[in-house]
Amino acid sequence: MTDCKKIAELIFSDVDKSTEYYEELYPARNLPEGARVTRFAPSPTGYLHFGGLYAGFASKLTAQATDGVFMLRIEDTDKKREVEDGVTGIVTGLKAFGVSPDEGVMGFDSEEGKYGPYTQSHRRAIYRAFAKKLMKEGKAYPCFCTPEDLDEIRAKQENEDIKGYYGPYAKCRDLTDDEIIEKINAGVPFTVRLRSTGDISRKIKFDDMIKGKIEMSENVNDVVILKADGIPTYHFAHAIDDHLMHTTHVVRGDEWIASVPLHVELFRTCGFKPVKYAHIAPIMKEENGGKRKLSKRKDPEANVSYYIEKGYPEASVKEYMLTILNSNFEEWRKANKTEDISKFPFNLKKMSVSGALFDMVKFNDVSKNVISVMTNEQVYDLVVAWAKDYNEKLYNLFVADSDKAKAILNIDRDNPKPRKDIACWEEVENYVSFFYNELYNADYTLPEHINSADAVEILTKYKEIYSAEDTKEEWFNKIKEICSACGFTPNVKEYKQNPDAFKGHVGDVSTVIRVAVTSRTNTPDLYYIMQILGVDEVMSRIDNAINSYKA
RNA sequence: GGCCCGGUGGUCAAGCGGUUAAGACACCGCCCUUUCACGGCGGUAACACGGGUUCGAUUCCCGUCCGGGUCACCA
Repeated sequence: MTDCKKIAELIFSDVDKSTEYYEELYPARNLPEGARVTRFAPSPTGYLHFGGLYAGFASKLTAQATDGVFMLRIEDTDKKREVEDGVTGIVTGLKAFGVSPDEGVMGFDSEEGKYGPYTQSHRRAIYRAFAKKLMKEGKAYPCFCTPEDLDEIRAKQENEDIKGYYGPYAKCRDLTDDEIIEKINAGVPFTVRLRSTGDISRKIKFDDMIKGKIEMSENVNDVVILKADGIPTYHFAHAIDDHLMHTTHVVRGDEWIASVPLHVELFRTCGFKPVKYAHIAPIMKEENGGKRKLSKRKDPEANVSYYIEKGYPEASVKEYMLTILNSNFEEWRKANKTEDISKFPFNLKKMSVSGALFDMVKFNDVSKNVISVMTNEQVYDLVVAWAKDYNEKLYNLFVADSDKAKAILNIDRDNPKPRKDIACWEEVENYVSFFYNELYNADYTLPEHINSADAVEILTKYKEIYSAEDTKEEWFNKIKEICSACGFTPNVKEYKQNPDAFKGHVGDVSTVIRVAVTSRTNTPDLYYIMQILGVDEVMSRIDNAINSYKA
């Protein structure tokens, strides 16, 4: 290939804009000093992966901490793997957990920003203009190798240390102009490859924002930059897009580290200013004592929709991600209990270099804490919003009587030591079930150490003296009276000192009442439960319990 | 196999030449308590291994082992 210009014109006859045109179209951003421009660039090959949300969040936090810009770009250059609702899934997944972009793809067929299009399939002309320029300069060439040819090369290289399309293996690197023209005119499919100038014995060094200094051999492969369908590969698109969009920091999964030498070469041969990289470790999952990447196929929790369906609040997911992202977050949170997450001084450099196991138990703990400090109004609103889509029965109950629902959610909530019973909205139905006859299944089974005759006696007395008008203190005094009357002691300590003198203590008496009213041995404050249930319902349940014990 | 990254309690992790090796989750015990939850107090439990360097290594260097990643017209 000697007359590069001629070949380039032949191949890229469709290109009518120069690269200069695009450079002018997308001028430098007018941002404050130190502002970082980041992006999340998933391909729509499925639903949003938790790891993607995580990387996107890190990316957004990085931009946010510097008053920069966080973009969403869709990398749909592989139509074979593309999935129908891919983009919608990504956008809604990000939005559900507060990782919405400032710029870029905002929804299906909807974009915002001056550096678009942000969907790679719409940037074909741009990539081709740059590829044409490279070819004109002799930095790229057409390759007519078939997949079979490539397989053959790979087979030959099986036992070699350096693999790829380079040197003696780069069959099309030095085709003559006539050979090229002939094949093209004959309609032979071709790709466009980078004519690498790398030297395997030379090292490139770069400073990863997370992993630190890394040294690797230069790229020597003549990688394809334009596929046979004229669409760029990821690598080429990355260089062009991040240059034209003025990305300053590329935050991405560390599976990309190995291609940094290639990316560095691409930026250099295109004459672009290099970007800074932050390669984040994947989130792992435990399996048979080992670790493996969280997998969408095997792990339901790998899919962001899992958290939406279970009803984990946005704040919970963010808090949990932050505990993994920056280990000093928990300390900060302890000192700033009610501060908004965006105030946390996020730092890429504090990120872990190795993959963390996803800890569902810890995640639930974080979520319980988050929910425990919400007001009952907030909880109510979020539960209703979730239940509308995922639990119709609960939704109807909550909407039909919002005061009752809020009263339930308020038990032991409005105090300095709120309960931590709920990790996600899916658990709410069970938590509130005994308040609603529609959800309630009576089961008067008593703990073994309490006999039903005593239960009948306790409940019969309780019926006589219970009044909904009582204050909590008056109510509890009545419980104590029942203790004394039925052979139990109101004093737990006394019982422990002399267990043979009593049938049990006030806790047992309460348990009898609790079981009769709620069919449970563990509940929040019984007094408030009965207030909400109302005297009629309480009495009726107690009657049922008595009858069941007599039977 | 080549290249790259990593290896501190069960998990997430501070620490970066001298520490009784933090903290969080989980677990166990005690206290509080009408149950549970919350809260408080206490406890079990860790520097992968072998060589160096050093007065001194969890921290620095080398090797071994073990994990992970990557070597596509996929991203």
